[in-house]
Amino acid sequence: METRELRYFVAVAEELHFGRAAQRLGMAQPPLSRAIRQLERRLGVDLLERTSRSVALTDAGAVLLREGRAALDAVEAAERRTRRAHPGSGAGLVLVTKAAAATEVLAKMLDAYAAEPGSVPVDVVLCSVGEQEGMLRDGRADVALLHKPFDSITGFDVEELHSETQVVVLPAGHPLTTRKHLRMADVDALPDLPMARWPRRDGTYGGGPGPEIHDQAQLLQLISLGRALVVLPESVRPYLTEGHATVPVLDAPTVTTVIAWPPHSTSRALAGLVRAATGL
Amino acid sequence: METRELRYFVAVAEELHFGRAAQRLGMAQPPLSRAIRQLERRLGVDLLERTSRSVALTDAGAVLLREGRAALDAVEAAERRTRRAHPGSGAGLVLVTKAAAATEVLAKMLDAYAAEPGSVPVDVVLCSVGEQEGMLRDGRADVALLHKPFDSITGFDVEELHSETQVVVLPAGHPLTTRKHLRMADVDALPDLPMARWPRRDGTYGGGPGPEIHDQAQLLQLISLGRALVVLPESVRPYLTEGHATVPVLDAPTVTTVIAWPPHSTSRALAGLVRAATGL
DNA sequence: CGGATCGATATCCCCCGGGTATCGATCCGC
DNA sequence: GCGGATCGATACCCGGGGGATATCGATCCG
Repeated sequence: METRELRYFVAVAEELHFGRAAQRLGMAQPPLSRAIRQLERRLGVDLLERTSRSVALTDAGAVLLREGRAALDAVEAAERRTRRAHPGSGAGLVLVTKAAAATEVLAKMLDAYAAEPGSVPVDVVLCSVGEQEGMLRDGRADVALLHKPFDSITGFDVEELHSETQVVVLPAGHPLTTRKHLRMADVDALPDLPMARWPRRDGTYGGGPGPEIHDQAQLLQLISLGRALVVLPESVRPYLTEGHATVPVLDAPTVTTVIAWPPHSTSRALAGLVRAATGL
Repeated sequence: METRELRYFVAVAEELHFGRAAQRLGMAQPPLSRAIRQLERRLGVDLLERTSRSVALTDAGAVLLREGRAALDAVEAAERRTRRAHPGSGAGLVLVTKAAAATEVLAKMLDAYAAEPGSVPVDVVLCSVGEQEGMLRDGRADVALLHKPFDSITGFDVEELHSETQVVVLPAGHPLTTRKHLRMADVDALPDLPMARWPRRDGTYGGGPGPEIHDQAQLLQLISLGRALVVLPESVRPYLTEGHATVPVLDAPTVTTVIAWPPHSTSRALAGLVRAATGL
């Protein structure tokens, strides 16, 4: 099976429409139809149920969509990492993490690694929540800082770096700020102060009373205005202003910062970075 | 990058010889040379250092060899699993495990799953040590029983099923059989009774005094003949004869049987099998 | 019932991936 | 040191396949 065939199939399977898929691929519809037919004939499997008015995935088609996406990610990763390995292409490693997360650990880690003999330059890329895994998988990044239990670490090798408890961030002067500690039940359903809602991976928001949040700065401002609250790892404290107060939440899950990388990576540079990180 | 180009490059990178690589690929040498040149030009990266007498990998070439193998495995997996998803192609799931390992757990697991409503047929494939990971990665299998800490589980999702201690298998009547328990130091360097050596993944054997073993039956016979000893999980006991004796080894690592599957798998059948296995 | 939508078919073209012949450079044996 | 052998690169040719355009046939809708 050729990469091109996979790209074609994934496009059609995602659009469920030959015309739109062809447009997305920058080609005409007839050769796309023919290519998919050829793919089905070569595999000996029906991938799509077509009527003259609709296209639907068969079970086998669903399998190929899932597996094909993973395969295309792997091919893309091979290409990107090879390009990046070109002598004189700048960065040796690309590390990806969420904005304003684990900055302490990150800074120490980068310093420790840079001090090692034979270390290579490390590009730090910040991205939005839930995007790191994809970047590791398709080679835009080589290594990531993730946060259990929020980020999925399935399919990666990981080393734990740092664990911390969570605190609720409240507007200064809120009645609950006098408490020594709280439980999730205390903060879950405050009618006057709803919990902020983060976007999901696809950019949409689930239902709920809280305001929809786009970034941390916006969130912290909303809190100091008395419009929301949020439960965050305690390392958020350096980012807070006098408008905020924090109270430990006893039964919120412990957040663990981990360093994660694709399991087949064996590069010397990556091994050095991981060693520097775990040796802190 | 096309699958064909990747296959060509991997062949050349493995052979380090255009002629042999072309032969392996079933084609002539000139188009292969040209294809590799085109690949280098498109990527903008030198992959191979050629003289008229030798071929060597550049750093970038080494990256592409590693990443490209993973990508080819993923493409192959997509193709195989799609073919297997064809209605009427027999097995719904392929489970791979080592011969004579964890048979107890396996049997119970298969029974429990088969009893579930909506279960699909499961093909059980036995293979030699260290080959399971490759079969999971390139789609020859969907799920595997692996044994920590012997098998590498990097890159897979796993659930632990069963843990057991290890025992040393000795010829009946050997002086050490009178002991209640032993330590690795006791069995490591018995001059009269060397530890058997298993083949490595590539089929070769490391150095050492012990006999080279090909399968478990051969091993057990060698032990009863007084020519070798071996440390194995205690569940090996049902396979032993009156020519063998076992003594627990206190400081041998605990062996854990795990069920493992590729992390992006989301099939209903696989989920059911994992649930049946962990629910035992 | 007629137009619109959408995938399939028919047909053409040309590029690219494959083959053969050969060259140029390096190594080796005598 | 020279001639043959080895091995990758180059030159050139050919055929198939992947792309485009024109059109058809089926279905849905007003």
